[in-house]
Amino acid sequence: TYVYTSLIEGFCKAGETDTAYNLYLQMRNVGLSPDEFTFSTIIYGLCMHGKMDLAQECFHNMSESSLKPNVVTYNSLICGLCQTQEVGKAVELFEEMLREGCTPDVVTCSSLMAGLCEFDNVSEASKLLGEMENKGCSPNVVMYNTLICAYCRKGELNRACDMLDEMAERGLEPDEVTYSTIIDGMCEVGDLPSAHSLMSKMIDSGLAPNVVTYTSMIDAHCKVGDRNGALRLLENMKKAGITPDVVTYTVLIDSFCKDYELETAFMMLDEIRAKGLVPNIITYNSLIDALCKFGETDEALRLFENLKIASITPDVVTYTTLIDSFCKKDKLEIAFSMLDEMRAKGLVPNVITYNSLFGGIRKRQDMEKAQLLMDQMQRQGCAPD
RNA sequence: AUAAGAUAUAGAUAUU
Repeated sequence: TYVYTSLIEGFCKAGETDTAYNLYLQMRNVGLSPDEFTFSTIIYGLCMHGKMDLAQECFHNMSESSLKPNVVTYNSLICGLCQTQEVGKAVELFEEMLREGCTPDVVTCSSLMAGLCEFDNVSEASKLLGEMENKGCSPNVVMYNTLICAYCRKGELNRACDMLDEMAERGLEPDEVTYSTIIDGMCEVGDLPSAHSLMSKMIDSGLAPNVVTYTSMIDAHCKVGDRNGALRLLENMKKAGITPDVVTYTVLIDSFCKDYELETAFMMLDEIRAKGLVPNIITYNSLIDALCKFGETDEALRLFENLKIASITPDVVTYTTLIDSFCKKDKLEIAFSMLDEMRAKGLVPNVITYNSLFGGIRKRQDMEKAQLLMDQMQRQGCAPD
């Protein structure tokens, strides 16, 4: 059972959930019974790859067996439901868990809170944090971080800072995630002085800024046009012994892209590779967008084709970038063929994709096509903005 | 199955 469980976990983490699921079925045929670890592992793995129906089936299998789901099993499924926008079902499961007499822990609670926040229901998340005490679980730093992040995303920095005070009253120490989150919030509203002073405070309190902290700061400096400030921070971070990662480099690449310093951007791409890091789809999207906007559509398409060779899967943003570019160049036929292509790959166009297409159609005054797109949006439940 | 088999929070890209 232990060996099977480990294998299942390995395949899940490698994205081969089909193999993992087959192993799960196979072990029962071999006469081995999955234990609570096995169930949690397979359920979580399936959830993380969007196979919610299979995950729920496993959960039912478990209920039918002599095993009762434990906290981790519930947490795995709750977390999965939250990440696939099914927060309502997650809340139901949470209630079921209480009925079954299973005591929620900090992980249950922070998972649910993260899901609620993602769904823009921050007040409910905050309520949950208040209620946890009575349910036998006192709030920890992760729960506060989740809430602080939600306030930061809404631009309600005062509320975020209030939470910091509340933590202090409870005797909870902010950690590097807490600080990085608020620093990023300050960066996001363009308040770099506050971000800098909070970073100093962080250091004074004995915490070292990490790669995320620095990357937020670098991004903020880039976005206000302070390239030198950004590069200074990069140097500081290296001096502090922190290694920039793909995100750090991608931030810089995007900054060069936005300034149409494509040569420098591509030099940084080489630098990423030279450091043994692997550029990801966001790195490439940035470059593809810059090439498109710079009028180098052929180069952009070449890079797009190269993604397949690098075994990187284009995402909605990649296609939308290209579609938008073709729409702006009045090459609607190509734009629509890319739309077909992305759909054929199982990618679902979003509002931004449709907005781009509408922009292209507008020039041609093709009401019929516009109506057709509207219908398609409606059918897939995509609300116009 | 050992501090050691499973679960939660922060940073980058596309439309206007």
